[in-house]
Amino acid sequence: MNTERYTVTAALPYANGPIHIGHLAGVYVPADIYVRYLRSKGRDVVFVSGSDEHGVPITIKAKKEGVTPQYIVDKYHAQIKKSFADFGISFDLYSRTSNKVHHDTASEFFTVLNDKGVLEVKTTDQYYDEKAGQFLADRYIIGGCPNCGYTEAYGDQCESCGTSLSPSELINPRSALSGDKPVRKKTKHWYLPLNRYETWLKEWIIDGHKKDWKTNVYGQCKSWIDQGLNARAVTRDLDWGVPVPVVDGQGKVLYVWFDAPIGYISATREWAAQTGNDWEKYWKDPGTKLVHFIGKDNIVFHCIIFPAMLKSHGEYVLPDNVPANEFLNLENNKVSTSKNWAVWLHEYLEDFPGKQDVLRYVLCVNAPETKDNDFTWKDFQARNNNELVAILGNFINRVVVLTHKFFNGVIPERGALTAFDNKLIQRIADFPDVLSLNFENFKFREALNTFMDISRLGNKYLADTEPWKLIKEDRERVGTILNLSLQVAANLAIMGEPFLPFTVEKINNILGLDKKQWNSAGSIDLIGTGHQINEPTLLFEKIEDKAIEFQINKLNATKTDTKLGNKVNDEIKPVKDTILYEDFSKLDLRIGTIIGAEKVEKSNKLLKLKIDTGMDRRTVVSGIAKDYSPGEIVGMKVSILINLAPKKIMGIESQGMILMGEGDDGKLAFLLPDKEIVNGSVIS
RNA sequence: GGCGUGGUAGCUCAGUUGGUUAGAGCGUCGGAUUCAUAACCCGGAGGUCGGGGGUUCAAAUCUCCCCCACGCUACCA
Repeated sequence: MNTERYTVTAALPYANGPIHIGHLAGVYVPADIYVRYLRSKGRDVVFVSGSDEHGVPITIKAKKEGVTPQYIVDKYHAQIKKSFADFGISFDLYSRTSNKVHHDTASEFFTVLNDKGVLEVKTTDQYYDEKAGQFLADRYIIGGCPNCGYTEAYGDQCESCGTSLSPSELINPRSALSGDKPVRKKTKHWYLPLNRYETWLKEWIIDGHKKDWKTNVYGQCKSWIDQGLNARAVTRDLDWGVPVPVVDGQGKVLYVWFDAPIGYISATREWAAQTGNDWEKYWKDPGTKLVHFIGKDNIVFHCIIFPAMLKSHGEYVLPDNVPANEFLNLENNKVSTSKNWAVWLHEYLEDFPGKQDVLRYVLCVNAPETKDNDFTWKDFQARNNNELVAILGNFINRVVVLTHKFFNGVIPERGALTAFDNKLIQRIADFPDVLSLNFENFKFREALNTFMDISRLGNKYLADTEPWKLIKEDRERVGTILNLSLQVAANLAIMGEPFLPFTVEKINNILGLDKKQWNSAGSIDLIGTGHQINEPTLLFEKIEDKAIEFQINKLNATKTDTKLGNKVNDEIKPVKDTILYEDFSKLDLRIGTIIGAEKVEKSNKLLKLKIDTGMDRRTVVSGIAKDYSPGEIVGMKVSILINLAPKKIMGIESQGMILMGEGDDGKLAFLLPDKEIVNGSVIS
């Protein structure tokens, strides 16, 4: 018996929203298929995930909605957990990072690293809100953007111009909590010196995993390592998260990127405690294979940072493989939560009750394994009707119907085998190994296609042997044919389980079989002669055009809504504080004409514009190159802020700022006068 | 701009260390069939392998340049 041990993790979804098909296709369906296969093989496997419930975005969302962070995470944790259960994602435990076990585990982990002297401690000046009595996370500091002048820029990024900032760059910073001007105060933080692991990472990944890791994963890692790694802060000043377990750690928590992956360990501990297992076997025994299923956005954390943490801790195994997937698009557009451009799992089940396996099938067969892929409803319908219904469902149905028609649902005896039969038997016997190889190499799409070939083979066998004709002259031969066909059906129930667990259960019910393990696959003695099978029920039903049109309209409606501005609230920027007329009048806004434009060398966003302001001709650097080419804008009359302090950008002094409107898709548009007006005209 | 990944039939993808007429599924067209949810089965059409140079007796496969998509990174309204 194979006793290989596996610890399989699926990315921790961030608990600030529901789950959509992109998550399922990229992470949870492949992970589940893999794990179901391993279990069927009799391997010792634990499969965990959980909600990632810490971090600043949750605190911000809570603030916006006027509720506590706990309320937010409770709500989404429950919803996410239910979605996974509904789709048959067979976690041994789906946990959450707000659990005590996790707080303990993460604390211990930090303590070990700290005691070993792995972490570096640095004291820096940070902004502190005296009224609120706490340090301010970068996002909690608001102030003027030094680049574009936007007055509501966050301390980490200006949402107006997209610049990444550090809080110290903000002009007139104020606290998002109290509105007061924050003071600078010294604070101490712990850092993980990733730079010290560069040599080791090179050996471990670049030399050691060149062959067995997916090219996209390997390439991304190489890119990161080659660029050089920096120390990353492990702690931050915040009150939502795992408290830093040292004397001078008050008011500090572990940074979410540090505590989140430890959530895998916590979940395993929790599961082990509940089931009487030893969690350490699954994380510290060198014989255990650790496999992380994630999306491509998480590669750096799972291939570089977390392994560095595990390595520096010293007791843990390192990931054996990280089969990260790319992204799934929806009807040719990126999935976007804020634009509601998504198929949410809970909504899918309302519209297509009982069709979990259809979605699992489509997402697997079309999974973004090597590049971004597209999900379309039309394809969904075609896959269901032409593959699940026509090939798999049809095969099972015709075998069962024929058995009832000719043998009253009793498995007929298998007589003498022809060479043709033996060919079928041989081919069936070959499938398990081919599939195994696909699974072990994380080629789930190919595995699913191979699995469908079993049904194709069965259909062809029936077409070639024509039992419905033969029944009149050779009943015994028909018995043999159906017996073999039924064995093929039983094989489908074993080898299909990783992909289509709900369907397999139906097949087993129809055939009156118990669930069987992988080592029985390939056999033609899965159903005994004389066994009574049940009445056929349809495994899949056709999906009509109507249902597909409904989904497409639903999506298009969200697009229209978005265009009209009736979109999900958090995309609209909040109204800024009231100002006096004097404040406004400080701005000198004019009309000017673009008389020249050229691309700024070595930049892909910037155009160097020459503007005639009526009183002078000045140079303005503007980041509009993605939306406008130099040729199309010369001669346009635009709005310009002329008394903005000059600033050198890419070595060019920019003397002003062109006013642009920014759409929700990030596209920029000029503000243009609607009738002829001379250069230098005042805008007020 | 730098780095990474990808660009093969209408669609989704395979193509092992360069080697005979470049494959599969779906779609499409034609045929056959009726046990089956008009499904299954057989056959045909359809590709200058993103574009262009180079190496080679021989390149989708190696090399150089360019274009496009996605991601990371830099600069940035």
